[in-house]
Amino acid sequence: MPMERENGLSLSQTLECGQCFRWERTADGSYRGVAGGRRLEVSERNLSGVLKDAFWAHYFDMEHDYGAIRGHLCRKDPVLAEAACYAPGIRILNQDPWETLCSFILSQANNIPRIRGIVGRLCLLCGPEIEGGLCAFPSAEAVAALSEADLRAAGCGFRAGYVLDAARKTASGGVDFVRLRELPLETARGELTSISGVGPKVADCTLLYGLHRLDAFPMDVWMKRAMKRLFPGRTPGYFGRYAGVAQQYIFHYSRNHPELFK
DNA sequence: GTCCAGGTTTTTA
DNA sequence: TAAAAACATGGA
Repeated sequence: MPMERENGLSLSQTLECGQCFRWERTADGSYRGVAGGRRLEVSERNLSGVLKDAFWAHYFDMEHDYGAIRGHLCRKDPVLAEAACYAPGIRILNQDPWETLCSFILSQANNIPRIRGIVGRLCLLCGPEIEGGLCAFPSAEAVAALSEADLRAAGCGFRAGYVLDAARKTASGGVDFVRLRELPLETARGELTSISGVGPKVADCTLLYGLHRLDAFPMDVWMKRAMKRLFPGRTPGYFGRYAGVAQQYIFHYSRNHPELFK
């Protein structure tokens, strides 16, 4: 694992901690991916150059001081400090909200390799072509124009109807991400869960990974186990305004220490 | 072959 | 109201 860092950012920790599905590690340890309709190949070697580009600097969340956030979290709780020290180079990406919503709808009762496969096929099916024969993530409008059968053929399974409902509500403005950034967390959550197939967990993933609401705290099976074992009696509120960053440290740490939960 | 996967909805008691 | 079951699919 390359540990050289640009302003505290570790590519491997950030791109392989479960928040995104379109980055691939190459044989030489760099990462190839697509975001915001752009293709990028990035490594610890060319990272500082990449971060001079405003789009990628924002994507990798260079506006936030993660050293300060981590310090704030570590002072709250020693167990959290241990989780944070395991992967201090994690940052919460600024991903496209619609792509995030759609991807995490596909994540339910599914495993990560398969989620990546479905997302990739969806991009090939109706995403705009970009350089190198790659396809960007399709717009909500493009997905809304598909049929449920198209989505099943791409491997969505029973989630096909959910994706379609999300696409229609997003394309029509019924779900408005600009507004969701401003609303109180609970209200924003309520709007997202009005989409069929979106419950509290997918809503919180959308809020944290897509809308950069750093207080959102997705609670999946791993996090339920981790809370019970590592933070008994605590609720997400315990972690404060950067609870979402804490969640990511704890999630990644737990996934990589399954022996803790035997 | 059978088990399981960053859940959610529907059905059942 | 709470606990099961159903929901598709493919990689391990």
